[in-house]
Amino acid sequence: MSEVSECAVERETEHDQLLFDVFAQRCPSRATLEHLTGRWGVLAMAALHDGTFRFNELRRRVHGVSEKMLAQTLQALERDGFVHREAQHTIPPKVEYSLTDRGKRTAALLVELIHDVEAQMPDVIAANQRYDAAKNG
Amino acid sequence: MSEVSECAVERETEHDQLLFDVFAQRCPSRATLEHLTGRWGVLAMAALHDGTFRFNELRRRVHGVSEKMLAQTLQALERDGFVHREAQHTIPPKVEYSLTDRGKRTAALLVELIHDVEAQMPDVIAANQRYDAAKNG
DNA sequence: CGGGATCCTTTAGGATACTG
DNA sequence: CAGTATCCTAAAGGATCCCG
Repeated sequence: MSEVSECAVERETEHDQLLFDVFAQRCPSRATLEHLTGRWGVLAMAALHDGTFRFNELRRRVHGVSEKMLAQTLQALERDGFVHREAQHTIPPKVEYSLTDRGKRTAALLVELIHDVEAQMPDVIAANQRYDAAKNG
Repeated sequence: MSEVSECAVERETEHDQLLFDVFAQRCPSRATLEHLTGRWGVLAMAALHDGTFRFNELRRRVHGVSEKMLAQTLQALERDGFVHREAQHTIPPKVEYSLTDRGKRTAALLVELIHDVEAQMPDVIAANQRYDAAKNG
């Protein structure tokens, strides 16, 4: 978690080299990508794309996430600078989460991806059935 | 894995309702999304975005993936209709993987995301250091 | 209310050996 | 070569309790 290995070697202009960092496993960009694309990361980013929310509001928006996982996910995203956390040290405490400017840009890409997948779902379900039929037939 | 629950209830035009399926945990779109955004899914899709490859070629392109996980990942993506698998029943066998038309569109979004993250890495690393310093200081 | 700490279960994932 | 099967370990993830 705290390992920050150097991997910004010489970057050629070729596409293969452009993707080098992500394909190489010891690179921090892979970890960052996983924070965003992980099971709860995408959903948290998409939820925050709609505005500012408190912890338990987010929990209700992202169905099925546990307290532990939401806290963990938000911390990783905050550490990477995608999410901003505004805490009031009152009792009871009030903490508001929102996207940073960088986070907003990236969240837009993720929302685009979600919409793309949503739109394809009928095709995906059909493909699943064809695949399973071909396998069991 | 084989549960295909219905979730295409009434879909309103509101943004919240548009995202409903993905936020609801029992929906197949979440599973599909995870196939694409999972640890090896993104990398496999990005690798295939560059062309057609054989199994072991892909294994070399996606550093660190085991045989088992690559096979599993490709099967999920094939089942969802993102990846096409062309097998020749010769000895030794020859199997070629490529993206379907749907897969190409979605892979483009994923590659865009990867490039976005790559471009942000200097900022992310700086944010990480700020976060850690604030926590330990 | 927003977490942290603890404990426990489930899944992901790697290593190896084997087969058509 | 392209997997499958088996076994095993590490990590993800959930439930519960607690505290400011």
